[in-house]
Amino acid sequence: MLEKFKTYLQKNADLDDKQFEVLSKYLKAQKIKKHTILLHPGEICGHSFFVEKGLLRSYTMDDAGKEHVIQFAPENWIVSDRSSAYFNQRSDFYIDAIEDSEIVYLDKTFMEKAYEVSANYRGFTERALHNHIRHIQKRVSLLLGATAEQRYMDFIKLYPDLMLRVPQWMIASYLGITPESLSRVRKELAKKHFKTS
Amino acid sequence: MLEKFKTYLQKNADLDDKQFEVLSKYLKAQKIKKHTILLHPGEICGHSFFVEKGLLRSYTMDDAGKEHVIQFAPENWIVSDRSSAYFNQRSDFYIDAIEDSEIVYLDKTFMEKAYEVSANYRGFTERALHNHIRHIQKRVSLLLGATAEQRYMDFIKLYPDLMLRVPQWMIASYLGITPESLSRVRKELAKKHFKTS
DNA sequence: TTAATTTCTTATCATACATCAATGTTTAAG
DNA sequence: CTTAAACATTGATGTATGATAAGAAATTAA
Repeated sequence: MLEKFKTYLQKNADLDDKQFEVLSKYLKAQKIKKHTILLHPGEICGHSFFVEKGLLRSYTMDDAGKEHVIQFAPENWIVSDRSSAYFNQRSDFYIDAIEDSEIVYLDKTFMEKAYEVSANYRGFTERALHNHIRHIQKRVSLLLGATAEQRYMDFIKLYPDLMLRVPQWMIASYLGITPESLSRVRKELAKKHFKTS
Repeated sequence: MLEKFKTYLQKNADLDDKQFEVLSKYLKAQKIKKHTILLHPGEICGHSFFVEKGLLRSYTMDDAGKEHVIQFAPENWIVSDRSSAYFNQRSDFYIDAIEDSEIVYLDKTFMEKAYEVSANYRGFTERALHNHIRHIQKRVSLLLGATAEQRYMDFIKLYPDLMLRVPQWMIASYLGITPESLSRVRKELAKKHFKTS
């Protein structure tokens, strides 16, 4: 239940087997069913979730009751409400499972121990934060400047494998358009592709 | 030329006078004229810029030559292309001065020394990163779910003083709409306000 | 397997915002 | 002060995307 996470830490935080063994005491792994909600808005986000298997997503719900997908997290991704955890504030979003999944729960204790055990862990976190910023920043740029079609193509490039695993209305939500619009965009693209190839 | 930055570090990174004095050796402060460009796309961002006085902005230029404002940085703000600096990658954006300004240049050496001199500095950086994420995340949510009018009102709340200092077309660019649309939004709001007050 | 639910597509119509063009207004420069 | 440049407003029109509705297809549950 922890293999991928172990490999992940070895690669990215440069942990060795022994260090991981120590840390693994502070980890909890669990199988969860599709549709399980791991974080509700209003709660304080007490865990980061590493995806061993399956697929998570984070999303907000606006006043009109519409969902807005923030992020997808397939295998080997970590998802969490960083601000909520870090500042001890109520979270704005949901985290739930899109597929039956195997999840590793990382809590504050784990993080603290990780900092103790490995000098590299802090750098790993820092890198993750910077990556996260880069990623959201890109998204802002796309939302400001790109058409639905361009954003969709960018999505395909970023998450090629998710195309098949995620219902299209969720992808539409991630892109900031309606499912109907996405359907039209896809039709247009198919037409273009057919003509030019 | 460094007063505000000193106060800023004392408050946020918990530095004392002596520590600041040591660090100040690694700082460069400079007056720059309106329209000066401090960072060009393609360059690697070698400095963060602290605004002692005046106003900076960061923005991208899309393929169609349209500007998209990423961020405004008035007094006491720091602006930089974090990803570029951290990952040593070419920057995607411009940073320039909207007003004649006084800027403190923070380079890698300064950062390293700051980590040496103060145990709190790392925590300060971490906090800044988390704040940054929270801020961009909020922006994504607004771009996904809110109308131009809602985004404009949010902008006013976030940067009340900037309203008067920044040309409206730049605010429009920040909001992701055209200047014409912003003008109309403002007209609508004025009408509403007049009626209800 | 069949029924029920969810998801996807298509069509029509509505709307927010963009674009283009003209004019007024403020700011900066000579 | 005068002229030019930058900025803001307004109107007319266009377009991408939203809303609604209905039916097809696919997935899930019984």
